[in-house]
Amino acid sequence: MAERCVAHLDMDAFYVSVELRRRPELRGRPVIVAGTGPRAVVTTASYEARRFGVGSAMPAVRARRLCPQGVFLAPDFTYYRDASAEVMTCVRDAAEAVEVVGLDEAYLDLTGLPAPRAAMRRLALRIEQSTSLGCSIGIGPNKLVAKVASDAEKPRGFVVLSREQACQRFGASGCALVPGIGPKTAERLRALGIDTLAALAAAPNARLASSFGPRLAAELQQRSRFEDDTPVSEERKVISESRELTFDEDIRDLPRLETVLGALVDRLCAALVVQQRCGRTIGIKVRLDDFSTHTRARTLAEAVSSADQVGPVALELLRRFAPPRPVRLLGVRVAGLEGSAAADEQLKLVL
DNA sequence: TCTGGGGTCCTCTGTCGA
DNA sequence: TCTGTCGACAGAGGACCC
Repeated sequence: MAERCVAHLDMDAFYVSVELRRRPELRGRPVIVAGTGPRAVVTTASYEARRFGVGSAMPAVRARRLCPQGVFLAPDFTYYRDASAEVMTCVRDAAEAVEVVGLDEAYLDLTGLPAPRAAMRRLALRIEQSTSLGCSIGIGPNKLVAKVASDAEKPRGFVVLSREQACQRFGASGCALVPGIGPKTAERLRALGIDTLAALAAAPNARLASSFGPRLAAELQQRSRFEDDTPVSEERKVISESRELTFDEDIRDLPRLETVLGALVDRLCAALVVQQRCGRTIGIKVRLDDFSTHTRARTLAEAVSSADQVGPVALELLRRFAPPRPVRLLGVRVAGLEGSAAADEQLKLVL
């Protein structure tokens, strides 16, 4: 069997770059795509804005303080989806197996391709020529190496690494460098005296297992060694869909919350009906003013999709929960989604 | 500093029927 | 009839990702 070869393609500052296509006069300036409300966060910042310390997921208020001269744009996801479709058309032409992740990333299985590097160079050029958007590419023996490699020299990066080279190059990096190890897990590892990927790889498994459990411990060590055998899979089944809203100001009044919930249910169900999907589990999500998040759910005997069916269940869950403190976020979710094959095909075209 | 929106996956716990 | 066990499933919370 041929040795696996996987590429990860990551668009550079995607939302900002797409905005700059239609507003070229902003090129070279610190551009920040962020929501508009008082609790909005930064979606993407241009590399110029990043020099001021602005980064993704940062509160927009803070970004404004750090970079008062920044150009703030409200996100336009319809436009970004269209741009993503243009990019992914090029990507799908370049390999047989492509796994699209979000709007701006994809894995390509290049196993068996005679000249994978040249093929990826051509792909980057084609994307640039046909969409005016730049990307970074990582190539490796698995998705994990490819992913970290694509991130290593952004923007316009092109990094090819074996697993051993990845271990050597990133061994001194913090554990959170690899996907799957987030801030919480990294903090727990630091508490054990494990600061780097090399230290994690060398840590006695029993010691990790006592803290994280045997499964997670094994998983963490595999990641630290850049071992990954997950396939590049084209199929991404949607299993739930939700709508949620963070309020500009916390709401403590139950009737007002019920009104908002009704509107969220309407939005969610309208989407489900268009997709010809329905689900059995109805859930609500409530985030209180102390940022604690609570969920309540009920599974019905039959899958439903209309607001007439979802609404009363969601309302009852909210009334039963009876938020004990002011609410900052309210959401509704339908899970256990079922849909016709036709609906799946349709969705593939949309995404 | 004060934390969006839309998802997936994992773990733990409780319940229920065989 | 009662009790213990086991697996499946549901519910809740949390971590993580883009």
